[in-house]
Amino acid sequence: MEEDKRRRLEESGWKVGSAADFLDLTEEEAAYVELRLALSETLRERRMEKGLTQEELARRIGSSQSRVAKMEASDSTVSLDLLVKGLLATGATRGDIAAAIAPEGTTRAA
Amino acid sequence: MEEDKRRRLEESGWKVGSAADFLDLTEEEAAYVELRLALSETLRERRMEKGLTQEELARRIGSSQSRVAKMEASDSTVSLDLLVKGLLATGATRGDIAAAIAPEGTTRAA
DNA sequence: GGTCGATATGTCACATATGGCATAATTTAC
DNA sequence: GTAAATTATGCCATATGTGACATATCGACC
Repeated sequence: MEEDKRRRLEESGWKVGSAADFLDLTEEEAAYVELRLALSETLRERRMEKGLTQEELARRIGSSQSRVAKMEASDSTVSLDLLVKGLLATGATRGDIAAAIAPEGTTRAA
Repeated sequence: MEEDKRRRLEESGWKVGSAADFLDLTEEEAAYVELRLALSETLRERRMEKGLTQEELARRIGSSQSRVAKMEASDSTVSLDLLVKGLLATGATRGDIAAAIAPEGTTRAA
């Protein structure tokens, strides 16, 4: 489970710093990367729940299928801005986004 | 209070769309802008609580005083990525950021 | 096997965000 | 008052993110 997350990060271009060792991430860097990962996972979940294809979601945000694929893969060339816009396009509210960002078990329903 | 928010937005380069009328923002656009605004306000609060100058915070994130000023002003040329990095540099956790994003009264302490 | 819809990956020209700098405006301390 | 510190604003060269496209890979179905 944790091993799985590590592999996904490395495959997404996150050789943070020059040491490029996963364990050398500072707390800040780790939090930043995990936050992005949480958002991209939530994006995929929400898109699928809505029964949308990447192509359809792409059209909603004026982007392309390939970029949506990269969003969901947490590719390093994807901005937080685009991730958030993607989430909003699936109908997510600020509260939904906050819930996606917060570490597990730290929020409750409004 | 609401009027105040509107003015700050307009001064930050958020003439969204071409109609440029505040009331023409879609729900999504409004949520996006408000989310950014919430983060920039929280950034300023946290920086001041820590007794940091913009200059000092800038150094922590490898940026410049002028950019930090723009972050706190929610300038339209500032990315969410930079805002989040700034918050993390003040010691904010994912939970802190989530709390900043969520609309008032929808979270509780972990 | 093969077809088809969906997703993944690589590349590129162009748009936007970036740090840095100068300088103006504002606040704070004396 | 005014000097010093801090913050705001404008600008620019460059770095980074962007949509678009081609193409590869995957899965379901026959």
